[in-house]
Amino acid sequence: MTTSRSTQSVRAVTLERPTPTAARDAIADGLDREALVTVFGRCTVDYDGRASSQLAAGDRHVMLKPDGAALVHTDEGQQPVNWQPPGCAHDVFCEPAAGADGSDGSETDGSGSGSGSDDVTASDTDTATLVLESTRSTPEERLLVCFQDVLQVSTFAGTDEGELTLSGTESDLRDRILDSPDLLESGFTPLATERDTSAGAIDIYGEDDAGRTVVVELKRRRVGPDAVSQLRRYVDALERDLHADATLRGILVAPSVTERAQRLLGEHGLEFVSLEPTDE
Amino acid sequence: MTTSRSTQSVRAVTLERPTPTAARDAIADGLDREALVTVFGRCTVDYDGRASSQLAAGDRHVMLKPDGAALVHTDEGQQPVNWQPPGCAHDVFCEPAAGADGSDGSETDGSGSGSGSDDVTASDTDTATLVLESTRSTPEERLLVCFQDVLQVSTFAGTDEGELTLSGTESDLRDRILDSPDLLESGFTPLATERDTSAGAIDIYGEDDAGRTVVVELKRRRVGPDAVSQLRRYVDALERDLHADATLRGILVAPSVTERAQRLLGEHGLEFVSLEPTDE
DNA sequence: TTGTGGATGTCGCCG
DNA sequence: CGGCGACGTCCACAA
Repeated sequence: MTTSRSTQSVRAVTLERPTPTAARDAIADGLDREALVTVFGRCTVDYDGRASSQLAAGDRHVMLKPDGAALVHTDEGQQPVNWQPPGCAHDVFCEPAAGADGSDGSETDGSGSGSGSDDVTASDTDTATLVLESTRSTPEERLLVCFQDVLQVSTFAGTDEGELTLSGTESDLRDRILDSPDLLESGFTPLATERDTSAGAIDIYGEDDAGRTVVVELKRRRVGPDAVSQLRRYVDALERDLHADATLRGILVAPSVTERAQRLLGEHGLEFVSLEPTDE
Repeated sequence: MTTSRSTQSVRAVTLERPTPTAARDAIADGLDREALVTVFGRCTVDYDGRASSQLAAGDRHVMLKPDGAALVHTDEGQQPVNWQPPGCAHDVFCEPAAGADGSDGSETDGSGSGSGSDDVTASDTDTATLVLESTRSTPEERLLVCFQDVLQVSTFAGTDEGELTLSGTESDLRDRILDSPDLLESGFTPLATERDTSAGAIDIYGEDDAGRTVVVELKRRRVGPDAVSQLRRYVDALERDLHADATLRGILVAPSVTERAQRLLGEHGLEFVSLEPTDE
């Protein structure tokens, strides 16, 4: 039962096919140490909160992050089948071999994620069920993962100061136009970004070479009807805000438009300029 | 170097602090076996595709799924810091101890994810760098993860037939109204769902007790300005489609509205009904 | 805490 | 494969 290796200063600790109680203790220890914890095994998953869901037994990979996030991944899909956002409290305990469904209502003990002195002792080990629980409030949400079988438990101590640099975003498209306003059209003069209206903030507010006010909405990729409606909201609001009888121009800037969006633009007297967020 | 345990029929295989070549071989084997593969260690990440990004060295958890998805997780956040969608081809190889930056352009060998007979032999083991690469086309995208240090490699063989049942969705809200149209308003008669217009499909199309046409847009949660614009698009389109001089009613159904959305509703003569997707 | 809109959004459905 | 809209979207940023 006792591990020969001290967990102190060991960056990654792994248990293969642990007993439920050994798994519980290792996970509780990992959570205490603010490690990233993973569990792989056969489990059911129940969620209740903004919506509610149940998931029958299957083999899944569960990740508990020190910031309170929880992720349940199957062997398919980029998105987790179930999850919990950062800010949750993780809890781990053993239950005496319950049915495969964790849908009783008796787990509302706020025992926190302290070291494992929970329900079941090591002697009940072969029939006990490992349970992971992640909860939060505002909104009240609970995720419950009940393992029938644990194939692996790992804890990882790590740091990540690495900064992500990302290019090809809408902000790059905006900077590109501010640097070279002629990319939008000859004689365009940007006057403000994030200019506020009663309907929200305009991406770029400016003037054309005839002095007409221009509302520019930026999208980093091909746009559909929603982007047209958004631009229209801003143009409408600005006209109202300025009591403008003069015509305001609204220009949607994106790499391309769908056909329906193109038609909507026309119906509302809005314009389109094709531009990518980066110069290739 | 040789593992004492056969990997055949073992559901979970773990290497702790493997050499780069041992890691490479285990990962290649896992990919061959359609296992879910995880790697934890210090790495840099470079992405190029719809956008492009670089991430300096840090400790991260990488997951490669048999469907081609790739996920790079740090110790924070629900979302991966980098990823690749399902459908990618994973590749793993060793490089002779490159600099910490994988930004050269020479990895375009299409060697697939076959067993490890790649660049570096086991004798170069202490200086070699483990590299994971996931690529796809349409759009052309590439994710490159270069490990300076591998703390753990695991492969998991599992199945997941479990179906997810989810409630509290927009579809539940729709069914609720179709079951009890009076929840919307007394005398409402649903006539169609997903009724098509030139601007898209209306969630519920119906009539009020005075015979006026009603366009209903459903949202499972509190709505903002975008939902109002969406409803307006459909009402506008239907008026146009029907050459209706008679007034169409547009009703937004959601648990609640923001203030700005409320105002927009008023400006456009649209209505709001408060309703939750489920009965508590 | 809430509002608002971007995102390498992802995902499912449908043409 | 592209269009379109939902999503327990998540997320950063501002009020």
